[in-house]
Amino acid sequence: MKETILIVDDDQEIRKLIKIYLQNDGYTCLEAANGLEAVAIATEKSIDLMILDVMMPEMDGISACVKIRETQNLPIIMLSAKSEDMDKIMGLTSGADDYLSKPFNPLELVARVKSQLRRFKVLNTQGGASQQEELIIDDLVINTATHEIHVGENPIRLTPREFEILELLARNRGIVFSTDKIYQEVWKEDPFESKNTVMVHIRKIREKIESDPRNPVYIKTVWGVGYKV
Amino acid sequence: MKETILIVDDDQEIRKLIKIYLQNDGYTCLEAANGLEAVAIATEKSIDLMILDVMMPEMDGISACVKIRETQNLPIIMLSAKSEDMDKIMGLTSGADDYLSKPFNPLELVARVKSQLRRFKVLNTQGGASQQEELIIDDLVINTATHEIHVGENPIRLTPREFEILELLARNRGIVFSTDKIYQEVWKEDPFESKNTVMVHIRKIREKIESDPRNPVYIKTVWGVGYKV
DNA sequence: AGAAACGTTCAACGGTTCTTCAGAATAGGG
DNA sequence: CCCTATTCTGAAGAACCGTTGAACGTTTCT
Repeated sequence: MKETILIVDDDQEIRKLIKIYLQNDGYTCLEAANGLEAVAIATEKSIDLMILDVMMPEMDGISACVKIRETQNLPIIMLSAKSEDMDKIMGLTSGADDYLSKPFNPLELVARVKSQLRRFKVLNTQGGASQQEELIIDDLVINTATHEIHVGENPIRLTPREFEILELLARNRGIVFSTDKIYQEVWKEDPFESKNTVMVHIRKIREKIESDPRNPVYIKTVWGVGYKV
Repeated sequence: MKETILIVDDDQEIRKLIKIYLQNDGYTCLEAANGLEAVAIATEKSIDLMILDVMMPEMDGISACVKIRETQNLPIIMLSAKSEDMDKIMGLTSGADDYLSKPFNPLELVARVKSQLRRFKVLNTQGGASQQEELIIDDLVINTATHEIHVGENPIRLTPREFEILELLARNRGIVFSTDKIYQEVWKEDPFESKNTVMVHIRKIREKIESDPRNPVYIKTVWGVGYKV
C-alpha cells in the first residue's frame, strides 16, 4: 500500500505537474492551494509526506510547516522560487526535512520524496523496535517494563488508561494530541460520543503527577487543539 | 564505588556544568574537548559511560561514537544542538543508547545517566551469569536445578506449571507480564480461549508461598496489565 | 486399575476503574 | 470588557477485571 502525499502550492499548474509524476509512481495525492487548506487537510486526513511551497497567500509555507509540526510528525519538503530563501528556510528551523528550489526537475522531487519516506520509515521502525523502556521527563520517570512511575523519589500509582495516555504523550514529547487522537491511540477505536472521557483522565493524571494541577508542568494544554508533554 | 563518566564537548562551560551535576551525584568525571581526545582517553582509562556532543571540531561525536564502539561496549548518551530528527537518527544508528537535545535540563541528563548505567548493569549481569540456578527474592529461594522452593526454612511443593510461572516471573523481577504473555511463555502456544487459567495458577502459587494471599508480597497484581514479582 | 494430584473451565462476587453528565472556571476573539 | 467556545471539576452509576470456590476432565503415581 502506497503513501499519501499532500501537495501544497498556490499554482494549480505546478500542483498538477507534481501530481502526475507522483501518481505515476503509485502515490496517492491530495492538493491544497495555501497553508490554511493544508493545515485543515492534514488534521483530518492521514498524510505521510507533505510538499510545501514557501510563497503562498493566506498562510505561507513556513508558518504552515510550523503549525503542522505542532501536531504531527511527518516528512516535509519545502519548495521555494527564490534560491536565497533556502538559507532562510533552513535557518528558521521550521522543521522542514528537505528543500528544493524552483524551477526543479520533477524526477528529482520524486527521488527526494522516496528518500524522505524511506528515512522516515527507518526512524519509525527503529523508534518502535528500540522501545526506550524508561521515559524521563525532568523529575518524571516512566518505566514501561515494570509499569512504575516516579516523580522525584515518590512512586505514583496510575490506572491502566492513565498509564497508556501518559506513555503516549511522553513517547512523543512536544507533539500535540487532540482528545480524539488520544482516544484513537489508547482505546484503539474511534471516538464515538466521548469528548470528556479523555479530559477527565488527563485531570486524574495531573492530580497524581503534578504538584500544582492548576499549573501543570508535565502535561500542558494547547488551547483548542489538545494536550502535550 | 561509583562509575567513571567521560564528558565530551568542545564547550568548556558545558563540560563544567555537566561535571558539577554528575560529581554531585558521586560520579567520577573525565573531560575531552573533541572526538580524538575522547577516543584516546577511552582507550587508556576505564570508562563506564560517555556523554558525547555531536558537533565538535577535530572529530565529531558520531564518528567518535562509531570508533569507540569498535573496541568497547559502554553506554553512550549523545548531545545535539539541533533538535532535528537527522541528528537523532544518526546518533541512534551509530550506536548511541540515548540522546538529548540542547539546551537540556542537567537533572534530566543525570536521570538518563543513571538509567543507562542501571540498564547496562542489568544487561551485563544477566548476560554474564545468564543461567542463575538459584533465584532469591527476600525469603523466597527458588532452585531451578533441583526444582526446590523454600520460603524461609520451610520447603514448598509446586506443580510443574506453577513452578514455571513463578520461575518466569522471578527471572524477570519487576517486569510485568500479562496473562497472555505468561501463557505464551509457559505453555509455548497461543492463548486461545483461556483467560482464567493463568489467574487460577497465580492464586495457587500465592496460596502456597504467601503468608497472606490477600496481600501478596512476592507476586503483585498490576491492575489491567498483569503480574510481576 | 484405582486413587490422587493436576490442569482447566465456569459463574458469581467485590473492588477498582471508566464513563457520563452538568455546572463552574477559564482562555480567546471581537 | 463582554461573550462564546473550550476546558476543568466533582460526583455517581456503569462497566470492567481480578479473585474465589467448586466442579469436571486429564494425567500421573501407587
